[in-house]
Amino acid sequence: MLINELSKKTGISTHTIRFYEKSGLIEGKQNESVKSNNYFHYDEVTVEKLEFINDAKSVGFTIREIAQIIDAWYSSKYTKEQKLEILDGKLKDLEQKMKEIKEMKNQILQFKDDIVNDRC
Amino acid sequence: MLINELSKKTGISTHTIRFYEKSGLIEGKQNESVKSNNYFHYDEVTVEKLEFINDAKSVGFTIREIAQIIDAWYSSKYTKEQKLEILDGKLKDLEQKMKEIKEMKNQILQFKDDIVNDRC
DNA sequence: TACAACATTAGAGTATAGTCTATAGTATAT
DNA sequence: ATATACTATAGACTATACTCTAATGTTGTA
Repeated sequence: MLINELSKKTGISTHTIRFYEKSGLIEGKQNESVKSNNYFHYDEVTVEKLEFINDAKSVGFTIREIAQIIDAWYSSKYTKEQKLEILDGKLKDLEQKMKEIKEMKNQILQFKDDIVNDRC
Repeated sequence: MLINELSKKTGISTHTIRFYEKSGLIEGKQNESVKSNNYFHYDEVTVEKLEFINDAKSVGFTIREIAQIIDAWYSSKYTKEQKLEILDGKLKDLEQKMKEIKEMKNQILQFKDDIVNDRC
């Protein structure tokens, strides 16, 4: 599919898709046999990747971190061991984020309690 | 205490402290009786606030959101009901973040599983 | 009194992650 | 043939959250 279809499928603007492509998160390919244009074609894997990017962004991963995860999963630039190591690192980051969120929840619950009991 | 001591106590640079002050997150006060300088003085509540800001940043709250929480807790610009409403909103945001992190964890565990079982 | 170490403000510069504009070429329905 | 809808590239612009520089004034110790 071309970029417009990809955009409609994922809800991500063509501008942002191109930005992600420049950032190395996704990769379209040009059809060598067609010489009249240099349009990029995208596959279902790219749709998956873009959906993953959205999810990963909302948990606070940066573009660079997301690129690393995508590479650990979709590319062959790492050995099996390296891939597992990268993903374990990200799992640890998520555990840490989870811990911090729980602490923040308790902090805000404490704030609420103080307000209810007129301690502020 | 003056800004340098505040900086040392919190580990936040004086630049960043001033940036937070301009952003309305904290507020020092100038000593009216001293006319020779316009140095700002900070109290222990400001130390608390800065520590809270660091925690709140790491769970992904923006400066604007953090300002809102701090106002709900330390300022008198809201009624009791409004304060509780703001904090409940933030608790809901945290629940959502928590859910997204759990999903991302499962996604990455799935990636790991696929790598271990040579499905990629 | 000199000077190091602090304080203030204004504003410039940086990194991240988009978002938009301009220009120019391509595809397709009428 | 031509209008419109699409495509590519380069680069400018924006928002957020800092981070640093410059200019200038103040405080405290040798």
